[in-house]
Amino acid sequence: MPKSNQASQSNTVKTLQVIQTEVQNINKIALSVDCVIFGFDENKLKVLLIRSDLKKYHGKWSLLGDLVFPNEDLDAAAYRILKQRTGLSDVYLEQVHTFGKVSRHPAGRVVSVAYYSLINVQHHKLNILENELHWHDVKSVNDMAFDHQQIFDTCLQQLQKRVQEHPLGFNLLPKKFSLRELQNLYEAILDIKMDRRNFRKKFFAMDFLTDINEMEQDVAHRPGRLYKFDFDKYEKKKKKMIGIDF
Amino acid sequence: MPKSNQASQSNTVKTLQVIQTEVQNINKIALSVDCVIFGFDENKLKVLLIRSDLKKYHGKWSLLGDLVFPNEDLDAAAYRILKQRTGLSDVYLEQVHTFGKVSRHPAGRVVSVAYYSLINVQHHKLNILENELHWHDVKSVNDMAFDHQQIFDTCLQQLQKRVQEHPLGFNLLPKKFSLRELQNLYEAILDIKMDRRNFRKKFFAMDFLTDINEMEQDVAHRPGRLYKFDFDKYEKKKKKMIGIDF
DNA sequence: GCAAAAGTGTTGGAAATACACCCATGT
DNA sequence: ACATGGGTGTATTTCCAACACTTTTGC
Repeated sequence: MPKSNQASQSNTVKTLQVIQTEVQNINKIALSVDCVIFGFDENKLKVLLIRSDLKKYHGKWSLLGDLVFPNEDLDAAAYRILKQRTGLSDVYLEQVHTFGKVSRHPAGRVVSVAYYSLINVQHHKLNILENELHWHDVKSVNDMAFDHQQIFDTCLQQLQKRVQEHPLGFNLLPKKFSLRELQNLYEAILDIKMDRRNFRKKFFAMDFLTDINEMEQDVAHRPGRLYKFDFDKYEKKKKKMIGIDF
Repeated sequence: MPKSNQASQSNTVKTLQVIQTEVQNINKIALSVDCVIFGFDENKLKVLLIRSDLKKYHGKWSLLGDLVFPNEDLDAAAYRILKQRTGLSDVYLEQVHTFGKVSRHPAGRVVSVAYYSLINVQHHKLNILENELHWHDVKSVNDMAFDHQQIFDTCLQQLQKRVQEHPLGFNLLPKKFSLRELQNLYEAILDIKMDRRNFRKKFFAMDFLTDINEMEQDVAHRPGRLYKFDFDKYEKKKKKMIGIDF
């Protein structure tokens, strides 16, 4: 109680100067950002990982992360990591949770803010093969370095929940897509099978898909129609809805 | 790209030693925890706030927060703040979001992890009146110090969402409560009116309320039955459910 | 006896689910 | 011709919303 009581007064009796001094003394904590980068390819949900070089975690896979610069916004750090690793700007990014156990990193006290992002794999096929970066089927990810398994699990669960409430999934698809691709995406993310007719009914009823009057090409079966998601229409409509679904 | 590229290699080519050095150099970021402490009293959802003493925010209200100690887990810091301010242990606590804009705190770079907690107001009436602590109706909270208004809004929204998916609300009530109190609670949190019969039907159908065969006392009308929430039963049942609701 | 809230069932509409057949294309 | 997935409609069930009267207690 003695030490903590003193510190607890930060909002009450301490002056700005005292706080400034305290900040300079106490900040023995480093801050990092870790990104769970999701992609969708071969009808599987994938995550982009890198090999850890630390001996302690030799050979294990790790998330993409970096320390936050002192003059850098948190979100900016996450965007920076994504830009570096994938070459992409304009990605969907969402903060999920902050992991702050004292002993989570062998290099000292590092608190890490976890983000997940959704990218369209088609758009960056080139920048990837360097380094030790690889796409992994999310179903086969296990035993990661640091506490990254826990971070990954948390982010995947968050994605599974959010994708049922908001139209995030389209960030993983090309601009034009067939309903089959869309359904495959949801099935991959949620790891379930869905009824095709009900799936179509549901999305058409939402009325956010625009039929662009094009067909799939080069498929070995009857080609499906292509659609795009109308984000503007969604933004206008969603304000009217109170509770549930999109 | 030059500086950031270098830093981005933390998981690839850097050794542990390099990282350790880097951590010691870069950690000019202080880490704090801010708690949005909710209570339920007089049929209103309340939040516990303190007056800011900084001149810049003179007279404005602020959340309860403190810097995180270098050897302290993040959650432990939040529990510490709660214990100090309310005298309570065993409170419901949930991390919500981390706020990391460079300029959010006048004392320097302070990144803050926001938590909300739910406490039973009955249990700590005594410890409160010291300091400049006060309970505020959430509906009248505005224009707070720092970026605390944004933090508060985010936490309240999170509570509104979570309370519809999980049985959190009971943490705000006494162990024994009437259905009317429970409904008042939900109406206060969600800021809506509900149909009394449908509300009862819903909760009885869930089958997590135990009728303890007691009645309300000292009420100026027909007394209602008292119930308690069966957390054990909930824990066992929830694993069987896949999707939605509790 | 009256004010105030407790307690209780039914009905109709909306949404979700389950389910089967024909069609268009490539090979 | 056949294999593959595209495209479509209906019946059933489940869930949610709306709604009114009688009962019990304190005053």
